[in-house]
Amino acid sequence: MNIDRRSGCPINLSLEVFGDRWSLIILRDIIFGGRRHFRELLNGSMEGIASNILADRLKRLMELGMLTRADDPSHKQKAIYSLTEMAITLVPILAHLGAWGRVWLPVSEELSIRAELLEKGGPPMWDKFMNELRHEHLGASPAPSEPTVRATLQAGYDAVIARNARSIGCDPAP
Amino acid sequence: MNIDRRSGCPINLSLEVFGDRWSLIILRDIIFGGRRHFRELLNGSMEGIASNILADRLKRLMELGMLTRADDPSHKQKAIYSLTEMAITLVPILAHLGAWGRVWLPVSEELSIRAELLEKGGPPMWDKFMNELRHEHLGASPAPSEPTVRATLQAGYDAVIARNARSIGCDPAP
DNA sequence: GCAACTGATTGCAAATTGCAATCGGGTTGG
DNA sequence: CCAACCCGATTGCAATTTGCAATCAGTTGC
Repeated sequence: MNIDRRSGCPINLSLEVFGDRWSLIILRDIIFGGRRHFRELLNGSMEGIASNILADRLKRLMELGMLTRADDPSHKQKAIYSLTEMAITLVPILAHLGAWGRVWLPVSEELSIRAELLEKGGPPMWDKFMNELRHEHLGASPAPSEPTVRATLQAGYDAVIARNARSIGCDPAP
Repeated sequence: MNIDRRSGCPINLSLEVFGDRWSLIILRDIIFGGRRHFRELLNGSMEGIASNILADRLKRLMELGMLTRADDPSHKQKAIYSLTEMAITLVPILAHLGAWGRVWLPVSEELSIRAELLEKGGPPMWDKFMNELRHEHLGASPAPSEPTVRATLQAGYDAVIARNARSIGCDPAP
C-alpha cells in the first residue's frame, strides 16, 4: 500500500504514485467525469474496475494525499471524495497524456474529443479547469464563469455522439 | 504482453502503454541517461530492475513501437536500442511528470536537479532536446548545437554532487 | 417491514513480479 | 588454443498483486 521509495528521482516517485493501471483512471473519472461517490466510480467506469480494487485505490490515494473523504450529509452512508490540490495539478499531465495518446494510439473518436478540446484550449483552458476543480472540491476559489470547461468538454462529446447517431440513422429525436 | 484495449480513451490507452512500474523508468534512462545497451540499462538503473523484467519490457516496448533494436557493429552480441518518434514525444510528459513530482513528492536534490532545469527550460528546451534525440536515435535531424541539453542537465547534476561532496568534506580533489 | 442501495470486505484462482541461477554464444588476454 | 569474462537474455520459483464473484452491514424510500 505504501510507496516504495526505490529512488528519489521525481519521475520514479511519480510513477510510484500512479504507475498502475487504475489510479489515474479513477482520478480521470473524478476530474473529467465529475464523479464523487464510490458507486459512481464503480458503475461509471468505462474500463470496468472491480469494487475491491476501487476501494483499495481510493484508500491508497487518500493515504498519498491525492483525495479526501467526507460524509455526505444527504445520506449517512455515502462518502464524498474530493480532489486535493495535489491531484488538481495533474490536469496538465492528463492533458498531455491524452494528447499523446490521441496521436499514437488507436483512440476512439467519441472518447478522444475531450482530449482534443483540452489540447486545443492549451494552458489557459487547463488553468480555468483547475480553478473550477478548486471551487468544486476545495470550496475555495470563486465560482467559475459559465460555461465551465467540463460543460464545454461534455458538449463536444455529446455533439460527436449525436452526429454519429444521426449518420447511422439512430437519431433518438424523431 | 499485448495491450488490453479496455477502452478507446486516450488516457486509458496511454496508461496501458506505460502504466506500470518499469516501462517509463527504462525510457527515462534511455532518454536522459543516454543508455543504449541491455547491460547499461540493467546496471545503471537506480531502482534496480531485474534482468527478466528488463528483457520483458524491452520486448514489449518494441512491440508497441516505442523502441527499435539493432545489432551493434562493434560487438556481434550487443544490441543497440533506439527510441522511435513515438517515444521521443514523451519528453514533455516526462518533464511535466518530473515537475509535478518535484512539487509534491519527497524527491532527492541530486536526482531532481535535472527535472528542475528541464522545467525551467520549458517547451523550447524540450524541443531542442527532442531534436537531439532524433539526431541520436533516428539519425535524421541535423547535429545539435553545443551544448546539448543532456550535457546541460548532466552538468547541473554534477554541480550538485560536487557542492554536496565539498560541504561534507568529501571533495575528491585535494 | 422490506427491497433497493450505500461503501465497502472476503475468498479464491490466475496473472504478475522480483530474485537468483543459469544459458549459449562471443570476445579478450596470454 | 584456451580459460576467463562479457553479452543479451531465459528459466524456475516463491511471493505478491490482480480481477472476479459473492457477500456484508447499515441506510433509505416506500
